[in-house]
Amino acid sequence: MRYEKGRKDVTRSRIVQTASRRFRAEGVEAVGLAGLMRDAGLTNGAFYVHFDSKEQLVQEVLVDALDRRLAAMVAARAQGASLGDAIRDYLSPRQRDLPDQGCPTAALAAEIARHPEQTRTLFTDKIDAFLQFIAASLPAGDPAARRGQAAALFGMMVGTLQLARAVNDAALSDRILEGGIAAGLALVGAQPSS
Amino acid sequence: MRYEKGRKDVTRSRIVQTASRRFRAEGVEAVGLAGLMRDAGLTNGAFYVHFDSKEQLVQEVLVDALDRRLAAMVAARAQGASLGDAIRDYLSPRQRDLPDQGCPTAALAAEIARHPEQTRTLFTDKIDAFLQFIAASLPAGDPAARRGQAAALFGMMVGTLQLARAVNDAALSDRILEGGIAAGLALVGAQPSS
DNA sequence: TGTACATCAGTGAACGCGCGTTCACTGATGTAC
DNA sequence: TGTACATCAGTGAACGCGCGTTCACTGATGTAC
Repeated sequence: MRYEKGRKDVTRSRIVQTASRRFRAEGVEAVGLAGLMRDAGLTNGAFYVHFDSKEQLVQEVLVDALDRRLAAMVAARAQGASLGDAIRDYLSPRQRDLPDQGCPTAALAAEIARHPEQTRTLFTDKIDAFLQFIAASLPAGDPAARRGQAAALFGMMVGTLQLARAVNDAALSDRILEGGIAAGLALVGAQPSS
Repeated sequence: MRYEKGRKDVTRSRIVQTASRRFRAEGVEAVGLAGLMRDAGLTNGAFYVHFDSKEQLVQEVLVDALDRRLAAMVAARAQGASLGDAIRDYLSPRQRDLPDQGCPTAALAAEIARHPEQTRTLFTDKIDAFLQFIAASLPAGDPAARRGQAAALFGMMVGTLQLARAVNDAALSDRILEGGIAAGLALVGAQPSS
């Protein structure tokens, strides 16, 4: 080969990481491929050396971003962080104010619901893994109840973060985050009610 | 005037209602004005007889859709429906499967966060009204705790509905909805823990 | 070691298309006489 | 009651622009001899 072995992979990964940030900050649809490639230090034509279509990039970004988040959560737990710590971190002002580095689900869930089946299937598998991990981290309850609680907890985190980002009033936004944290901690701290 | 009095208002309202459905089903950005006007039985040029810009339509749709939902919720409460009934209805398969008739917040919150300040301000005011109504419907707790619980409850409903819509697996989607309902009912039924 | 060649990541112009917006025009209807 | 006129909701072509995608080409570098 005429370029250093692995160079193409480095470029491809640079495109994926650039797209990952911009998709989360602006939404998939709002990001054009020409501008994206410019941000990655390339010209538009090079895109199709690496991907078959924009949708393929979307899929790769989703899998990459969700894998990274789950791995980070698993690592934090292994180092002694509680589920409560994860909730506090997720609903922090920092997370709210840096969507391009934040949770891809909160940024893109509504959009993903309108993407092709293949993309939704990849997303579904990752969400399932998240919910299983959260369920396993819950203090008590039978497996079915835990799964339900995990879904509600994750849904609450996603929805609350979105509300905190959408509203235009800093005090209200802070109160939304704090309300989410309190409810989340109550859920993980309390014995399941049924 | 040369057309029946009120005719323009009828047309304008038809555009708003058509947009309201399509924005919720497809997202604001995915809906083009020419196609939208065609759906409303008009041609593209007539749009600017009624609105200054697409953004003005977005604002009108948001205010209209959120006002309608709040009014429906208030009316249901007045007729004896509990907050639990509202949660069960919100997280029903029907709501999940008919996003074009469903909650504008669940469909559009992530997108609204990226819209101009004026649009976000209108949204913020409506969300504030929602949270106040929910807080007032909660069984107990001091005002600050209620507001926090209301934000967490509404955030949970929004996020859980989005997850149920985004995943591709019917059984998982149903379990997410059921988990959200159980957690929501526990929240409104239980005394506040702090 | 030096040179000719093959490879292919990346370039940049071009494709058809739909976007939001503008504008000169039409024609149905209410009003004035 | 009948006719001329004024109004303006709606038409439809056109604007510049960016979209996702295609493609003929370039040129840096690894390999072969």
